[in-house]
Amino acid sequence: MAADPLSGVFSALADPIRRDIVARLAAGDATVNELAEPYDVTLQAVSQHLKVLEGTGLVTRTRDAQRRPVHLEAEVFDLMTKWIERYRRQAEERYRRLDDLLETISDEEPKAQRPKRGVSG
Amino acid sequence: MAADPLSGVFSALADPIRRDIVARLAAGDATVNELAEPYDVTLQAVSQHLKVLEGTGLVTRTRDAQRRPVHLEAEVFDLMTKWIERYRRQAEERYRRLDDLLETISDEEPKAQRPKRGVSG
DNA sequence: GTTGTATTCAAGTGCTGGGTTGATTAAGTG
DNA sequence: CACTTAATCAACCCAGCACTTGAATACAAC
Repeated sequence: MAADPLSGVFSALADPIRRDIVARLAAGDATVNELAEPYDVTLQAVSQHLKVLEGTGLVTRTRDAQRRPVHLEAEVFDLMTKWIERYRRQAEERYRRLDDLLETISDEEPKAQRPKRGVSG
Repeated sequence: MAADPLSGVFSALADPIRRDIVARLAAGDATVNELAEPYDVTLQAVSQHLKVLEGTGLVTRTRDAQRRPVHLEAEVFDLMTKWIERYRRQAEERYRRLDDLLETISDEEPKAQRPKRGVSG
């Protein structure tokens, strides 16, 4: 349903109710009715939220008589954390190099001129 | 603008173009025109994407003559990673305890019972 | 000043997302 | 069997989003 998986997971967790559901499922499986209880939206709305979460793989559902317990699949988080960590690290690395550069410059006398456009070069 | 900060960041990164912009900014600051170049949407659309990113604190913008260089603020990622890690860990902890329990049951030698540390600590 | 470049503002459009109500399926309980 | 509980399906509404075009701002260069 969602274009790419990453967009799906991010957009699924952009909703406060869905985030809260995930948070509560981390403590243990629950039924739709149990999950819906705290919110002042209809049961159907929560059911739809769960469908979204299921579509991203964040939750799965089994069958227990007329109940459909919802289960959190925490591994999907990895998709996001990998993406985030990748660019966070890249950015921090860049700052570190910039710091080094500035430090070197302040230390050094203007002898040899070094290539000055570090960012894109 | 966004209800809570977390929703804002997640929803900002739910868009592929905005995610790509963030990825590219991790390599270094860039102007709006530079950022817009690869996509086949108008410059205005990209400008609007940047406004969204700025609203979440993910990027900041300075002024350089008529240019407005965009800069990535990677610290905001922490908001997300903290949230994710919290519940991931909680869920994994829960699985671990479940495994222990099942193992204990299958072992079933009621001699030395391992300290199976209760749910609430 | 006029021209050119970089960017935003403003107004409008189409589509999706979260919400609703009402009907329906499915399974246990009297 | 009829009745209740658990959950989904279906159709609709409305607000917001990504995007567009067209006009405006800001600054630099001629």
